[in-house]
Amino acid sequence: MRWSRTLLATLRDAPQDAEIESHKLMIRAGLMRKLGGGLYTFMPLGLRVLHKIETIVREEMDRAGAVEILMPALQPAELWEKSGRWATMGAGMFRLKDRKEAMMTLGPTHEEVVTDLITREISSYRQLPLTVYQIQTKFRDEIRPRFGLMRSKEFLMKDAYSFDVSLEAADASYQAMFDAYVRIFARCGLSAKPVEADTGDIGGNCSHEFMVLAPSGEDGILDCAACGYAANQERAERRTPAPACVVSGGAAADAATPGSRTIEEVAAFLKMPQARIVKALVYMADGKPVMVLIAGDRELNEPKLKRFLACKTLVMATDAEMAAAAGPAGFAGPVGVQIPVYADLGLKGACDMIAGANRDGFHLLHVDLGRDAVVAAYEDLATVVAGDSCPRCGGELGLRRGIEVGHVFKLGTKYTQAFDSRYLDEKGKNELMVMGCYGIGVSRTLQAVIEQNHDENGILWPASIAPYHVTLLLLDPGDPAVVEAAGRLEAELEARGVDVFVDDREERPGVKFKDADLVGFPIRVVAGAKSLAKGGFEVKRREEKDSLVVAPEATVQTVLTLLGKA
RNA sequence: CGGAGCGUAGCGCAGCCUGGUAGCGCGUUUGGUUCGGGACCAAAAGGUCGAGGGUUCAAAUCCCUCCGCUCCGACCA
Repeated sequence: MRWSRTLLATLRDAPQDAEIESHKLMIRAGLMRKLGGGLYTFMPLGLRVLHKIETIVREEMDRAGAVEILMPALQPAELWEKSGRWATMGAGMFRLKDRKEAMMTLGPTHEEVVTDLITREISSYRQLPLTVYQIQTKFRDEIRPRFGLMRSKEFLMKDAYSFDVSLEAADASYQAMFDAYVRIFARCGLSAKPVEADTGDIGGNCSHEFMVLAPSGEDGILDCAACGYAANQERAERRTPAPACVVSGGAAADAATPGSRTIEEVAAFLKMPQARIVKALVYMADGKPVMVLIAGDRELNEPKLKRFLACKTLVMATDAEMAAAAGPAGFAGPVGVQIPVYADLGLKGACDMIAGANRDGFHLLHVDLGRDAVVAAYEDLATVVAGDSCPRCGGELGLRRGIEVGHVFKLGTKYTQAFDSRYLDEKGKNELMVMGCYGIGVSRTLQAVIEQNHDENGILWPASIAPYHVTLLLLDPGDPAVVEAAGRLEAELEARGVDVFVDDREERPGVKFKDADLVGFPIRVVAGAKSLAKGGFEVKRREEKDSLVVAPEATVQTVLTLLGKA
């Protein structure tokens, strides 16, 4: 390909709405352009990278025994009503009507469609196990699309679904996908770490996320250097610490705290650590109020609470809901009577605490949890933070940021029950299939590669997914000898399966060097009157500083060697 | 959804407070000089100043409404 014949414009400045380096570089290097919030057009070079990632994904899915299908993005609402997710998915789904007023959705995922399909197609244990996959556009009405392809309203996803005769068989299918994911990300030049994860809206009982460690990542990851435990912050557990105080301070008593509303203000006003304050939060779980108590210096982990309560929806109660459901919801009397109260494990046995008095301008001192509250259960409900103890070995946990590029789930029978997906076993009995589902954000993976592989001059593509392996800079496009030699090299490289991008523009050398670095081709070959006078082409790897002059007849071999193809 | 900030040429920005000819850099076009790490000179094209309404002799500038983009988000609950 020649630069002059494709659609590629590099930018000196990044658009003002690009926040993170990979997003800026994708725009500056001309890989994509923005249409609107969370919507992007892939330009020729960006699309080539996307296709190369897809190829790796297909090869590894096929190798793992999965078969490719393609399902509709536009789906009837009735399928989603069947699984119950029409109601529980909330505003994240795009919903629309067709001309007959029938409700439809632009699929955010495909468990419903695939389960419906497989229920019709599979009737015998002889057809199992079966894993199907597709690479397809997904639609999600994100609250806040951001960071370019990291969180967009429309994105390319590889989703796979396994169907098995038993939990044990499903474990094997899960492991096969897990292993395939490890290979896929490695082949894309990514260092991705599998961590224990929350299952969220998808459901099921076990899942791992593949995380690309990067400071710009949207997810927190707790990991233990001692034993290797690693989990998403949404799910991570901790060894329960002792409460801030276990000695009673006597009877509870009011204290005036004028103007102090937040935990910070109350702690500062009373000159007490935040850990001595009891934070009381009221949530509506499937429409019913519950109160949660947690130490003032900790944050409640909503996914954990949701899992513990086994509820479908969980939102903070509004003022009106609290007034209607519980009346005063503070420590004005023994709490736990009006509505169920759950407390974080870190508060078990806590004494001499400070709590809201349910009166403006006042707090309660000397609160003993065991005496002044009726706690239905103590549970691990806090968000784990750096410095907490590892739940496995007690070591100190560290906190890092990560980008979720893949997620594998064991679904059990959540969907096969809803769709009554059965097969006939060898004894002629009708049994439910056991499912797993497996996703890779293909477009997000592309950007994650850039996030992990760039320097101050631009992108550093791994050869496996680079838009082109080699950029051939024509420094003297008017010199027939240069054009002739470069043309021959281009043809020979292409014949050996090397993708070559020729910069044939009428530009000064400096501009071409800068652009070659920005776009990030793994290998740069310079063809110019100067280099030919020195004895041939100058060959340089993107990440290295110095080039070497290679005789024209040896250049193809040199490039192949550098690419690891020879 | 709530709070804050920003919408001026393809990209990055100034001008707005204090109303009076719409500007700068990069990019683009033409001509010339250059030519190995984002050259220089000269000329030019390119704008409904996010949209609509209002105030005014006069609005990018002041006021109102809406739209879009970006950042932030629970704490006697």
